[in-house]
Amino acid sequence: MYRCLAISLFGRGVSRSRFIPTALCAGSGGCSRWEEEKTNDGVKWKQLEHKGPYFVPLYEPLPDDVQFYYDGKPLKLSLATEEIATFYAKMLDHEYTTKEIFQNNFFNDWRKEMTPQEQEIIKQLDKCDFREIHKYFVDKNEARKALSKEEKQKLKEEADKIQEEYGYCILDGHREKIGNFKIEPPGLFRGRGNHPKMGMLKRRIMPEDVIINCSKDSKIPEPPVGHKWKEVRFDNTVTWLASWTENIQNTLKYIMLNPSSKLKGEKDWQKFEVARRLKDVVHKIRAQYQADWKSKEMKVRQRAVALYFIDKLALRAGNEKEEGETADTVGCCSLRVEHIKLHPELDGQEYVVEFDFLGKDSIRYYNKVSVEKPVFKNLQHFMKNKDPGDDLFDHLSTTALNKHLQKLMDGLTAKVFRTYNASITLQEQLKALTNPDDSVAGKLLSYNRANRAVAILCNHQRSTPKTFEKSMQNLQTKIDAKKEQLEKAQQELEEAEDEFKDKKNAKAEANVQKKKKLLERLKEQLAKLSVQATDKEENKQIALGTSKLNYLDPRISIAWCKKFGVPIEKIFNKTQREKFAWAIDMTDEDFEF
DNA sequence: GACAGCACTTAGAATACTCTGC
DNA sequence: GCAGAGTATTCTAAGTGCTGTC
Repeated sequence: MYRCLAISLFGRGVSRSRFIPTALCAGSGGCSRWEEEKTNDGVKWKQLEHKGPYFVPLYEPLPDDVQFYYDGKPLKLSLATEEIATFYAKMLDHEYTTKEIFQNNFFNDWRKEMTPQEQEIIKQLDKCDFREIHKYFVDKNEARKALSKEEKQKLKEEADKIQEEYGYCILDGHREKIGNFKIEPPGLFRGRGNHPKMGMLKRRIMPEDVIINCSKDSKIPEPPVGHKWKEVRFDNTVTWLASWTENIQNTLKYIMLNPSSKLKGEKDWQKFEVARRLKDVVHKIRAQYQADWKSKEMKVRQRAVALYFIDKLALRAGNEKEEGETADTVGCCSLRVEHIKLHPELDGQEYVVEFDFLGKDSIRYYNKVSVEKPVFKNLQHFMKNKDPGDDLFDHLSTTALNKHLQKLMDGLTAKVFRTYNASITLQEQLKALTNPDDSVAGKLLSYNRANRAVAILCNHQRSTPKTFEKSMQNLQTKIDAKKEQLEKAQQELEEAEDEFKDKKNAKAEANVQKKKKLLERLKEQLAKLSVQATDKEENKQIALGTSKLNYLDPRISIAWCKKFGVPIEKIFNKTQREKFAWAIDMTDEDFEF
């Protein structure tokens, strides 16, 4: 059997893929839909046809009996002003609306949309009363939840129809699912963390704002009646189907394919192949940056220390950001002096660096790490005569770092280290933790622990679920009850055994066997519950999904499943199986990352 | 080489759906 | 059949890194 492997995975500038024998590929099995020839000249497709994006319905005015109040008096708002008021009203329960920046940004933008008369009256946000509007939407939500089965079914059918019509495209003859086929509805901008623009008005996107991308010979999507597109272009060097510019940060937004699509799948595969190539050279790269810690050039030393952090701690590259436009977050290259503390000795360890900064999505990164002496000395040097707000690596940029990496390995960038370290950690942890004699539940606990090690490395956090305490309590109640049952069963078994000793008849013997079986079953159930409780506790603030979806080569997980007889459905849900179809197709139990 | 613009991946929160136990 | 918990899916913000222009 022959399997495909695009040459583009292994280097640039080569334009054609080839087919190579299975023996040369990692894993085995057929490529099926991954088998078509690929070009690497920037052309992403030959044919692209779609219906254009779906626009959410226009604003429906509030019923007359739902009022907005200003300074205690009802005030009828113009349609545009009312619509924006509903955005705020809907968020009244949310913490956002308690924040001054959110309130100010909202009020500023809201006033811009008001009629001159409204502007004359509505001058202070704290005199605005949105509660009736808020209640209207809460009730509406409740009513929707309380609909009959048939009515819900009808709504579902309508949604399915929209999905069917707008949710797919034809790309090079394949029907592919689109990821986000709906234009983002207007609302109030919800930036993460301390975002200076939170609360600003995200305006409604009209067809006149949207650029359509498709193939020239395809059926060009029709704009909604009475409208036209901003532009229709035929650019097959990009993968997006439609785009528009959003008004908050003035950046582009795209309609793109679903991760299950061939195009995305191939890109994903390619990403992991690059990370696998790093495995072959990582020792050399590590030796090099360790040598560079002693370089005479400040630039080289900073680069070497930063790379050490990226490699050891899986930090993100840390591109520069425009000040005042976004929340103040950093990555490795943009760390400031204030983000680290140096401890020559701490808790019995030498040369400890204490990191405390906000990373992507304003998630806090806090870690105390014992580092090599030269790293520590270098950091002391980099921090000398600097203010807390100064850049730690003032002679380094992500561009310079990536240029250097590119010289060390074709296709290598800072983010590849995260993928590599995540995947290799999963593989190693699975090897260390899996016990072939465990039950499937036990093996899954091991898998989750391995997954968790990666999530911790990558600092993937989540807020503790609101229901956590309660559900943990429920689980504990179940465990206690099970323990009680177990004790009782144990006692009954002893009694049955005594009875059998006395009577020595078949009936008594059967009773012993029955009690034994019951005891075994209860023990198993208790073990399962305990495993569940451990897993739950260990997982409460850690998000496993992000690493599973983006950093872990799925072939490692699939090979593990095959090797230990765990059904793939136990670790990948339907969406994940669709996204990783390429890997499911090709992976053997002996796959090595 | 600096910079901006662009295209794409990665991210947690919000919401929708499904399952479980009563 | 219902409520509540758990899980899947959707949403869109926030990153990375490349390319083109000056």
